[in-house]
Amino acid sequence: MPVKGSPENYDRFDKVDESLNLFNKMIQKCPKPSIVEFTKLLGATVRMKHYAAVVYMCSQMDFVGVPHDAYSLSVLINCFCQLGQTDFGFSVLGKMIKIGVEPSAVTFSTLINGLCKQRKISQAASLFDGMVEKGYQPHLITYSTILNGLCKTGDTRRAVRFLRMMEARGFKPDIVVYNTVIDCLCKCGLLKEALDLFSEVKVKDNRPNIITFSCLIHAIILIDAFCKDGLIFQAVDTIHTMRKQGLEPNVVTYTTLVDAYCKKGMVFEAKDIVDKMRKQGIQPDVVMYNILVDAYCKKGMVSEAEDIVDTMRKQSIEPNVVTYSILADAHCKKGMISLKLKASSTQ
DNA sequence: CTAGGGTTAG
Repeated sequence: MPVKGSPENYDRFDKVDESLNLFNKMIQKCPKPSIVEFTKLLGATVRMKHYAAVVYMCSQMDFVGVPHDAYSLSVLINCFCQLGQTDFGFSVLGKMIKIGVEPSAVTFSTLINGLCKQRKISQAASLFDGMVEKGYQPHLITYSTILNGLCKTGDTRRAVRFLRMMEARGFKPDIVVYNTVIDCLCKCGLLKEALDLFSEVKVKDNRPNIITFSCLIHAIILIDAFCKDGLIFQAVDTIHTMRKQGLEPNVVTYTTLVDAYCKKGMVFEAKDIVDKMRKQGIQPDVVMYNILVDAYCKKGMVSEAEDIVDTMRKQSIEPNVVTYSILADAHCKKGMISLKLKASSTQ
């Protein structure tokens, strides 16, 4: 949540204030500006993420008799969806049909997105089927939205079927779509299927990108953590393969490795990765350092952990709430241990 | 002219 009084918030406030001022001028004008002009303003306000303001403006437009069209009403639907009130979005759709404004593929995609955000995937899927039946052409990203919803709710099987269906309908999935499914398969522990899809991506002229690789590396490491020791080397090997393909690992890729070593209690190996990374000119971030700080604390090396926090500051990476929580937690636990020791020594 | 929308690490 935004903090009241933060500078960027005031900045934002000024801008919404401006759009509301402009809006008031527009509705007072005698020949009213066209709906296109209003929609431009609505769009600008949406970009500032002030959805409630847009809802207000739309109702005022109704009040003064500015006629809505498919564009302005789609904006309104989007605002309800963003506010988590997809059902109101559907009422707007009903109103659209009632007043004879033809919804477009964008209108339906907006509602589908809203449903997916609320994890109502089956409703999203039937709306999707409905729009196709009525002859509206969904875009690649409409497919992607549904697919993402299926993956997020853990419906991996259906996600794979959906991927095949979109291919059958002549949509060429892009790397983002493949990454979504590959990650989903990885998270379900279906590494073999993920790797199969991965080689399929290579065969088609879609090049795997850094995200594709990071998903696979993360999956290999998870398997290592849960059942098969020694797979970290395979993960490192995958990084080499990545490099050969001209993809340089980034902080995220390395964080996966650092996390893996830390979970095994191999903090020095983890620290080593951070150092090597820096030598390559890749800046670690708070996330990565927090993992390292946590691992040191868990080993009882609290002062070493604090040294790392100092190093962070020297590299002008500011520790965040998570960093301080880790340290505070470590100090508490340490305190408990010394208390226990005291207690046992007095007995 | 003006609208919607997707991926990784804690």
